[in-house]
Amino acid sequence: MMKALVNKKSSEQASETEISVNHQKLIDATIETIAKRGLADTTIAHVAKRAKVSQGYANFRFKSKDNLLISSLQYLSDEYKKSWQKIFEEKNIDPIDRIIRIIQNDFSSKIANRNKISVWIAFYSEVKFRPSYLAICQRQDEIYSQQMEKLVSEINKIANQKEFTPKEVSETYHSMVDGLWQRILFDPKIYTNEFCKNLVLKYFKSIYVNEDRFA
Amino acid sequence: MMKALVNKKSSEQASETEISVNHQKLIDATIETIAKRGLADTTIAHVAKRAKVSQGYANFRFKSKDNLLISSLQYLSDEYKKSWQKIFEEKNIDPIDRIIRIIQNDFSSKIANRNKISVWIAFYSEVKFRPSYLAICQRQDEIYSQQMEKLVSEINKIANQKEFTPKEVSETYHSMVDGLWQRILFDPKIYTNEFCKNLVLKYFKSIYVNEDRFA
DNA sequence: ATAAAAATTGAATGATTATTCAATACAAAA
DNA sequence: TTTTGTATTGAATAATCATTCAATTTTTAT
Repeated sequence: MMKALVNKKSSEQASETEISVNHQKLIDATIETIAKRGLADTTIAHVAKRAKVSQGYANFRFKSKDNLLISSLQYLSDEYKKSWQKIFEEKNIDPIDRIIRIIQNDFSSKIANRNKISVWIAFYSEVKFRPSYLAICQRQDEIYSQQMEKLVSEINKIANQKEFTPKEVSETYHSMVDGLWQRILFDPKIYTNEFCKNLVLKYFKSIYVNEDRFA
Repeated sequence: MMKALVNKKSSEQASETEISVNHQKLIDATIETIAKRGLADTTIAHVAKRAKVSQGYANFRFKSKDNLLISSLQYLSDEYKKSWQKIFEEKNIDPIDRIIRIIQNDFSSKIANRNKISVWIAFYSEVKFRPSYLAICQRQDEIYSQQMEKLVSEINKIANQKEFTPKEVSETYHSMVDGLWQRILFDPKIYTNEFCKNLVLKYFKSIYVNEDRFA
């Protein structure tokens, strides 16, 4: 049958590349399948078909369905972390501009689209029962919260804002994002990415009254 | 075997009561099972065992598993709607006090406890794939949003607040509640009901700066 | 070109689980 | 008590699905 080989340099490298290609094809197919059919109706057979490999191979490649699901969640988490770490690594950027970049990222079409949100919520709903899901989600949250609170405290200082603590602002933002993502799934007509982003900006406007960039 | 009969007045009434008792026992058991094991691992056998009826009976009583799940979601939705409608029906109450009552209700232990939140999120995660779940959730949201926006517009008038529209405030609140419920599930140590309630009150404080009741 | 190794297939297996239904237990009526 | 109708059981059924693995195809090395 057809081969998915892309790179043939040396034996080992070709093998590595090939493995990577199928690995990623299966993860992508898993995410798409969950988004299209829901986690409850996501079977190895569906994923394999979408990835255009045999059912047996999908299982062989990832050892188990559970492992495939965890790998897919980890992939999403890494993707999110990367896009967001990039913003925190930028130098010579004003804290307020940085937080605006964060907000834009959280509601960019790459991050906040119906496919990916479906998958996040599917995993969230099982977090309580799967320690491995919980670990991935919590690890992400932790770093996020830390850096976010630090950023807010800088902004508070600049804006001479004392009424709302960094923790409060950070938590409020975080819960708004989670809530809005959920609502994008419910009713995408009303909850466009633009609408959500503006709602969050307005929240910051209510905290930092004199800062025009949030308007 | 044992009978669950509670009321024996007349033939028909006894029958009615008995039906209700088992009906509710099964719905309660479904909610508890989803909360304890997750939706993915909720089988008729588990529910029946918890409700102390036979597996065959559980299925017979509700026609299908799907129907039992929908009935359970409807029950939760009704329960929420009732507690919240009661607040809106109260007469001689200031709009600000009313919205504070709403917030207290949304984070009361009766509504915002881990069992019930697990179930909500489990259903949310399938909403995209089950029109019947979506219908129940949307119907609830609609009434909620309408009444909430009206309430906020009254408060805006009193507070002479023009920067934030009723829709914006209502949507922000709504998404915060959804987001915070999710976080109660993740990390109940940090996200106590009290913590969440105060976070929301602080948000309102940022909008209605001169209103001390939100402090 | 041929052999050896690795990748991939797909059909069989076994476990799980919703659903059915014949048999039984129970309550009400006679 | 006996009969009749209803409620409830629990074991059998059938469908679904993850997982396994012997057979096949493809790739690499000689």
